[in-house]
Amino acid sequence: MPRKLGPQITLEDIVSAAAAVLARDGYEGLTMRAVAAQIGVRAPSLYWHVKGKEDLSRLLFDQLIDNLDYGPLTGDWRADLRSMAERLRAQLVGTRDITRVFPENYASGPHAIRSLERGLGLLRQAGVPAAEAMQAYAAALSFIVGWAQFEVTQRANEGQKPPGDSPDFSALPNLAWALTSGDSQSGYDHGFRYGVDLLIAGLEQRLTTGVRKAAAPMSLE
Amino acid sequence: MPRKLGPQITLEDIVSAAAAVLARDGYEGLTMRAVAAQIGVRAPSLYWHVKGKEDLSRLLFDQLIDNLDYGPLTGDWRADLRSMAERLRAQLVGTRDITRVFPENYASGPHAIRSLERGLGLLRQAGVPAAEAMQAYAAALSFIVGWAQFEVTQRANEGQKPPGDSPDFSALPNLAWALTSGDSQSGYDHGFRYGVDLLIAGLEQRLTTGVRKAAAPMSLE
DNA sequence: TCGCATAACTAACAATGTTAGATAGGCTTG
DNA sequence: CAAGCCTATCTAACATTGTTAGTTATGCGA
Repeated sequence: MPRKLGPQITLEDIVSAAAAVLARDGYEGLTMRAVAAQIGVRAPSLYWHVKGKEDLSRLLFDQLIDNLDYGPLTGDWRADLRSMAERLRAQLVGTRDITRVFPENYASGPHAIRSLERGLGLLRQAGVPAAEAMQAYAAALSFIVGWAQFEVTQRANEGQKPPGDSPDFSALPNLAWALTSGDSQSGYDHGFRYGVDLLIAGLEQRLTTGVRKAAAPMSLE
Repeated sequence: MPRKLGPQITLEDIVSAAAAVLARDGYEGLTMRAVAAQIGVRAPSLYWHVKGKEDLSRLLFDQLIDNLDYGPLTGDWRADLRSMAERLRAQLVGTRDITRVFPENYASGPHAIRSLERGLGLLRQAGVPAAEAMQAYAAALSFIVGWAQFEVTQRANEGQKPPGDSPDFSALPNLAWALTSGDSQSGYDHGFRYGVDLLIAGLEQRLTTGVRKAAAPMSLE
């Protein structure tokens, strides 16, 4: 059997194939053999381009971050932050089983730094002092990723069995209390928005009340 | 070979053994055979008590939640919330590789409801209206879990290779800006605390400014 | 004493990640 | 133009894994 010439398969082919397999067959179906088959090749060939499955997973997650396209900045840091958070969440929630791929590859890829740069820019515009910027970014990112994971698993267990159905509300008065509201606003979109707004409000309060030695804001907004 | 009598091995034995194996050998070493060996039994015996590895993982994570011991309530909801967040974080970060076990078992166990009840109680004391309580709890939980995952992976990649070392700061002005601070306060403890305080401040601001139709607080604090 | 449910066992299977060794095409050098 | 080397795939195989099938032994109730 003659081998074809040229660059044959590239690393990008492999990562794209992995993304396709993950989207089609989910995390369980993401095997080296399946990825190889996706590009018409046998599994061991992948090891020429990739160190192993862990390495491939890292590249896969990094490509996801790279595919993120935050829109143009409006100058209103609140709106920009909300938009950035929403896009990242949409990507995480919308990419099937991605939360099961990245536990070990959390933000370790080279492309994550672009998001970092942009997020820090937003915080800078908001007037966050430089000494706090990294922490604020880490907090926001943690919330977004944590929420995405929460939302994904919650959605997955949505049509499942509540084992005891109603879990003895007499012993759980606060839960009963929380559920007495007419479900004024529910749903994942609203819940996520609530959390982002909480963080924004926290930043605002910290900026207006605790401005002792903070650097001057950038005269924006 | 005669078989012993009595309850032989219990489900709790299995879950405890799984926890021990995870602590000793990490996620890679958490195999059905290893868990079985931990209690002096062969792998297929586990299937009498447990539906499969996924089921066991769920039980394992749920036991972790159950082991959480939040101290007594002080009445100061801010301090209580900080304490609760800190304990949950400590448990997640301190239990080796647990973040790799729960992506699919996030807060789905029966014991998670105890934490929910307690958290809602805190928010109720704080004066959060019932209609928002669930969302505020979800936001806080998302942040805590997301942070724990962030911290774990960050710590794991701590002694690793920065591939290009300094990643071209001229193209990343905001990153450079954020790093110009004298690292006034860094470290995971402080970063986590910062995020929790951000959420608390956000709640406060929402309570003081946006109290239009909110139910009356519980006259505490 | 005779089943019968319980709860362990042995044996085995298919699938997975990964490695070793073979093979074939293209490029470089004499 | 020939020889050799580098590249990039292949085939074959291995150890491990989760899991199932079928077996065996124990204690209890009829």
